[in-house]
Amino acid sequence: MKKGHQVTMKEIAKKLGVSVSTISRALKDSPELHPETKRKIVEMAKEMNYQPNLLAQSLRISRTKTLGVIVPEITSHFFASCISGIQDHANKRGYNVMICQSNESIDQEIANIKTLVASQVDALLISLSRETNHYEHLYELYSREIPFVLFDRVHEEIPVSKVTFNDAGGAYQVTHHLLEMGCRNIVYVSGPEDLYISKKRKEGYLKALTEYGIKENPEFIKISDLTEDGNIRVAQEILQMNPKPDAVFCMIDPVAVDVLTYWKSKGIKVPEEFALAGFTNNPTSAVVEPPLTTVSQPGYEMGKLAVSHLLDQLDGLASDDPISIVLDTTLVPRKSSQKTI
Amino acid sequence: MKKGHQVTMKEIAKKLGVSVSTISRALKDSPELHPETKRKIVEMAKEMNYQPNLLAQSLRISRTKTLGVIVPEITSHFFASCISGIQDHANKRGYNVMICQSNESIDQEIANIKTLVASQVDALLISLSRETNHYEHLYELYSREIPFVLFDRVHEEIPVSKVTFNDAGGAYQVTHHLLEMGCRNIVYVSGPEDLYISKKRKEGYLKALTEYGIKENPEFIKISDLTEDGNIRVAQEILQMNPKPDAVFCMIDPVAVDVLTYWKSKGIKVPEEFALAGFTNNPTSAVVEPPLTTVSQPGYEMGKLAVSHLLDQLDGLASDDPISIVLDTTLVPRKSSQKTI
DNA sequence: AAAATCATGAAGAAAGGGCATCAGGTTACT
DNA sequence: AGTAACCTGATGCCCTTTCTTCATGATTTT
Repeated sequence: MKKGHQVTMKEIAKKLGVSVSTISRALKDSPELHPETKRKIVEMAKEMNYQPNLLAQSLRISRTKTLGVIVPEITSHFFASCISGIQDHANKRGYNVMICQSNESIDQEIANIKTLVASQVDALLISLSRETNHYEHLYELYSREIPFVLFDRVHEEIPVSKVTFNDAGGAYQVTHHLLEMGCRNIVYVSGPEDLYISKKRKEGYLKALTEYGIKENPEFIKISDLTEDGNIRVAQEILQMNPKPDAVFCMIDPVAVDVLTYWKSKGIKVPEEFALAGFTNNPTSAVVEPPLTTVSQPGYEMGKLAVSHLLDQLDGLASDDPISIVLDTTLVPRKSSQKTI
Repeated sequence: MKKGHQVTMKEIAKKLGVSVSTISRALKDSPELHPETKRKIVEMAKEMNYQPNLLAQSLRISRTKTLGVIVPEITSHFFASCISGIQDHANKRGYNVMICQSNESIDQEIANIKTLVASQVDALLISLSRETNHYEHLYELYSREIPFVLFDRVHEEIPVSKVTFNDAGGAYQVTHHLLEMGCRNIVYVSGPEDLYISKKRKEGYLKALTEYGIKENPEFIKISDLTEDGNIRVAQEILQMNPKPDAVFCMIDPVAVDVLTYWKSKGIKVPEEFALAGFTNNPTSAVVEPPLTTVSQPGYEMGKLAVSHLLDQLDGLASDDPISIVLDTTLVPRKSSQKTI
């Protein structure tokens, strides 16, 4: 299958008996051209349905006006929202977006970076995969002076701008809420321990406990690999615990939903037996029965801020010094945590 | 913010004292080069961390190995799945993907096409916006011989390949299921009437009714604008109907979820008072209470097939004659339709 | 008043950006 | 001399931009 022919400046020039440079000038409305000539050219360009070849243009001015985005997975509602925010605001400022998903694999992540760089994107927005535990690929980007920002899943040490949620704060909000509901034996179900959000949310969880004079109990911190099987295993373990916990705070909503579903199948009542809470405010969480208490993270907003800051840096509207933008989360209390004692 | 320097063939050539063309040959492993020279060059390229400039390459061979994708919205789980399928299989075949969302606006859709074409994508995959009611932009693509395929939301007349679900078949499955459950007064909640899927699903709905000797009753076909307000309005209307329907089939899951949520708030029991069914099998539908009977449409599969066929055409592995791929749906019966009479 | 100079406006020529490739050109060997 | 084997130069892809050229009419000079 072949692509049809594209009109080039050369052709317009030939048709009008002028030089290519004149066409170029006319199309960028240069002042050093006779208005009449300009008019004629613009008209002809329109008539011939001329579309500038962005490729050639980019090669010439060595800017593609394209951004690369890497997310762990597109099908996650949260990341889809981020992408949406990035898209909209990039477009608004005349930039295109190439999106890749790492599928939570570090190798994919590295490969994605490579292709995006080869495609000459002007900058990158990256959210790290779950697997990412070394960061050479990021440092290479850094040393090659390719601008990028990290969002949500970040690596703290590297000196580039980052956009994150106040994860510790959000976890604190939830835990505090559970404590206010009268719960005192609160389990935290974490993801893999080296994940940025695992750590941060644990921090907030512990801080709230400390404020209530409860000291950390390692038994009450469960780790899931975040697969459905892993989540169910944790749900089972919790049932065996002694003393029996009265509340469970899951690092992300899907874990809470899996736990809830499993427990429901076993006839265990939420919130009567266990108060339950998640994090992220997925659409699903609003409609499960009982509706899930959670923390909302506006993904669209995050994408918007990340891309806006990046473009500000690119366009020289902001300093190149890395900054850290931290977005606040809001507690969304729902029935799953309404434990009446 | 400036981008760091990129190593070019010229520089390798200079360093090694050979010509640029030799570099080019070495890097594509041409046979007419001394193995030793080749080895040296490849080594040096690696050492200097040479990355070919895809832009220049594309300009030269006038193929970008990039596909453009336009979907109504990324945050919809179904379209996100399609994108995921497209991504994975495009990458597998050495293609990159640029994604745009039309936000259900025809103007955005047209603008998206324009930028993607200007970016010299090799081909497009498009799912039309809800607003799209004229098709000049598609015919223009067609006449400019830019390859593209339509998926899910298609325009039937245009002679390009299309990938769709058997929407009529799926609607037939649901309606048939509701009939088997003993329902006889089944409401169909449709989206805007000129939408492809509105029409197709209505077809299947009517076909099933006919088989049961029930004749079409326009009163039983409700139209929603698919906003939450619109959906709730329909939910209210249904409560006023006389005779009272015993089942409701919604064109897409979100409508069913809105109706369910509204009814629950009014103390109306599903499936006891009304059997309820949707279409698409969103993740949400599995976890609402009661779980929603629906029809599953594998989005990932759709994306995969669409892109595979397109690339087959592009690479000359498939004929350029347009074909229509129709994917089967499967009924997912859940509690919301278990009406015991 | 005629000639020389200059300023200005308008458009062309050409280079350059990185790569691929056709058509030649050097060697070294038979 | 003929022929491989190996390498190079030039050109083109499409666009931007700097440098030049060429008129034209205004200003100055003689």
